[in-house]
Amino acid sequence: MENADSGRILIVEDDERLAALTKEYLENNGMSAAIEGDGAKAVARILEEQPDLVVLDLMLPGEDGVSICRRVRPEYSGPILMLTARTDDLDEVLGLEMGADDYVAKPVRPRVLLARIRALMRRRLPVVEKTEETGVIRLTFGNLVVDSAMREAWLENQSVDLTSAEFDLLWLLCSNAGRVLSREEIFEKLRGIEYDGQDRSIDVRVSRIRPKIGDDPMHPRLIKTVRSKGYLFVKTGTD
Amino acid sequence: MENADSGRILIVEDDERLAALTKEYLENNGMSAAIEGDGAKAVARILEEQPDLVVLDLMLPGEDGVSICRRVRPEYSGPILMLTARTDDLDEVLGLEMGADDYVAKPVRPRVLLARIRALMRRRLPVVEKTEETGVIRLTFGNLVVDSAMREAWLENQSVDLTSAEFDLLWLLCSNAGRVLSREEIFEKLRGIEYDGQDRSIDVRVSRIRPKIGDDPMHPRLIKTVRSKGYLFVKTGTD
DNA sequence: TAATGACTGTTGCAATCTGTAACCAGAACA
DNA sequence: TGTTCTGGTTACAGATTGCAACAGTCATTA
Repeated sequence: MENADSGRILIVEDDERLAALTKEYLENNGMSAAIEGDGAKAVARILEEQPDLVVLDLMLPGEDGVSICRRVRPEYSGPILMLTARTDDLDEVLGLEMGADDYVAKPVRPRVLLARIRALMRRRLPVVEKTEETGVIRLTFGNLVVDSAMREAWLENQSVDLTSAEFDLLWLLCSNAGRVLSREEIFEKLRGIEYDGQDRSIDVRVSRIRPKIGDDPMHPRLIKTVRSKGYLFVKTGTD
Repeated sequence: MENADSGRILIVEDDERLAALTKEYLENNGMSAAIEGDGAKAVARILEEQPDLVVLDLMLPGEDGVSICRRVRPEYSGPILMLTARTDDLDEVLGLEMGADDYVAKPVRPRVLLARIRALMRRRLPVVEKTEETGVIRLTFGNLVVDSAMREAWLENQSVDLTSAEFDLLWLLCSNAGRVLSREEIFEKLRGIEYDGQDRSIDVRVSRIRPKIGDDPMHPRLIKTVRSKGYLFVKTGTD
């Protein structure tokens, strides 16, 4: 679980300040990052270090991103995320077949970048889909009972009026109680699609669920927000 | 000692003191309970005595609860309530398919345990009747009986006035209880044609069936709507 | 044959659901 | 401190569902 986040990332970027910020943000989110500011040296370093992922700026002194990408590809099969300074460039770049795996236009908000990186890294992990949900049927957390077979929940023995999507999310959260679920993970499990880093639908759903299960959003006892990470369903005793 | 109404409960638990306390509490509340402290002997005892309910500790000397549950299931269809020592264990347990009906994390307050036991005993599992030749013939869900041989259904022993198409759909749904059936699937099974994505006839049929089998469309307990997915006939009901 | 009535799909409207966008406030950070 | 990021919340629009009303089909009957 943790090693999904712990990959070594090489940031090829000449803007030192931006590079440092990015590195820090990634490291704060459990990844290990290194910086290479010189385009000319980047190729050698990528080939030698074989990082788990490369964030590559399109415009670089020495050698531009497109070129690096081309030269590196035969010997480096990891994911490459290309950054372009202006949106206009994106169009041109996209037309080129150059072997990057994703393209993001600057300026990038850290969360978006993180989401894209995670998506790319996950793509390489073996897919172990398990939809066979015949196992657990009902979970109880204090006065809250959630039953997946009946698709129903009770609070103090009173049926909670949850909609389909709300129930799905609640079940996902509480069947993973004690573990923080990232938006990426929630998106994948619930909708089978990739999280784009800015979608807020999960947040909205949570805010709709919380009052229904008796949670005060300011001081939630059941569904906690873990900043920059996701949501956590708290394990509670059985009384 | 053996009261048919109150149920014979077998407590599989190695902590003698806890087991004794539990037993006493249950007996004070009109149930009859026995204790088995040895995991290895538990399987044989469950199969032989066929108790009305089993309270099973996850951690046991000799053989653990998961294993017991698995081995016992083919020959024992009564409810099993699993106890886990720490909440953390729940995680592992939840991933496994092991056929217990309820899971409670220790420490459990006696009153809570009693409530869960009562809930389990009240739960009416669907009764399946079948013949060699034709397979499943009659399904019973609580007070609802559906008979495919007679093409008839009863609610509280009162014959339900279903039309032919309505019966077909009801049978399809309840013979797949616990599984969400998509409109595609329903169309294929019922009419052998492909669903065009906008036909509403299934929706209308469902809305005609629901009141007849005593379901309130706003809060249906038997036929649930799973938005964007289809319809679900609920397998186990508590009432 | 025409009329009748039961059945069942079609249509349209209202209600509900749910994602999106926008706004705001609090938190993190330079 | 001001800026950026993040999450809570609301309003809104498109999608989905429940269902009543209607219409077509068929068997039965006068």
